[in-house]
Amino acid sequence: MTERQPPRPTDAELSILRVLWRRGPSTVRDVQEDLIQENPTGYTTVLKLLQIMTEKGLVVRDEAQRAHVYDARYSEQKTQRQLLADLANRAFDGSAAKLVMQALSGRKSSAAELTAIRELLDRIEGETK
Amino acid sequence: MTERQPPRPTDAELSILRVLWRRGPSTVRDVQEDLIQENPTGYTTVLKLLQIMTEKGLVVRDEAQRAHVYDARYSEQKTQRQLLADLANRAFDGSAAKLVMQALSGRKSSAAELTAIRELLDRIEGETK
DNA sequence: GGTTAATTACGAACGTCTTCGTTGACATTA
DNA sequence: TAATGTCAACGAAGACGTTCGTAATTAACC
Repeated sequence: MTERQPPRPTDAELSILRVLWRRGPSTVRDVQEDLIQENPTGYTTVLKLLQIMTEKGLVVRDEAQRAHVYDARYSEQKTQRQLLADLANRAFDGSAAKLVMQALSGRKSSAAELTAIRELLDRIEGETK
Repeated sequence: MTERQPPRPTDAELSILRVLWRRGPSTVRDVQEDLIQENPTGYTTVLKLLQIMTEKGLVVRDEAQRAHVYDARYSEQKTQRQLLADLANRAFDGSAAKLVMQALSGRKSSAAELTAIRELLDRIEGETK
């Protein structure tokens, strides 16, 4: 039996993960005070969410201190890729390329960003060759 | 007051929308029989979902015949872009470029697909100039 | 030690999502 | 016309998501 893959984080869970990715290991209060900026959220709400996320395996908890310290279990990159793969499957026939093209034509990106994307393409094609 | 934008379709709703985009206007039975291939779903389940989707404004209903005919209210492209914009906001700091780069490095695409993306980049930069 | 403050744990409330059974309306046909 | 089949409507059940009040626990401080 290998590790079962983590479930897709919900909206509220994702906003907590964003805080953890930015701050690193944090207590409930840390997260709540950070989160309150954009979205007023009560202390116990954040606590409950972090408890659920621990059960789901989305975060890990260090109980060494009285104030438990939580941290994201999966990196931001890994989670982003999983969300993209998931969306590709649900709405783009499983094709990452279709998804990319739609994303590019949908929103305008800056010239610098387009250049960065082009360089990334170069790197990918370089590897494949 | 302008039209309020439609809500993000749920998973089950999206799978129905995919059928409508492929088939065009369809009755409940049409959708259900198509859907049953990948995912066994009862008739009343599909009906209920389509009724909810009508309330939400995700589909439109033609009641001229006894068997009502449903159709997607928004094109596949438009919905895809909205889903991407939504995901960009929730997980990519609102940056479509970041999303694209992650999608490209996350999954390998074929050479043909990469070429198509490159051409799309050319077209975008051509317009912006 | 007793009081106060911070923290975790528990569970309830409320909404949404998904599924489906049942009912009543309508049509088809025997 | 009676029996049969198809359909929309309704409601309910169970799972999940989100929020928060309250209780229990622990630490800190006088």
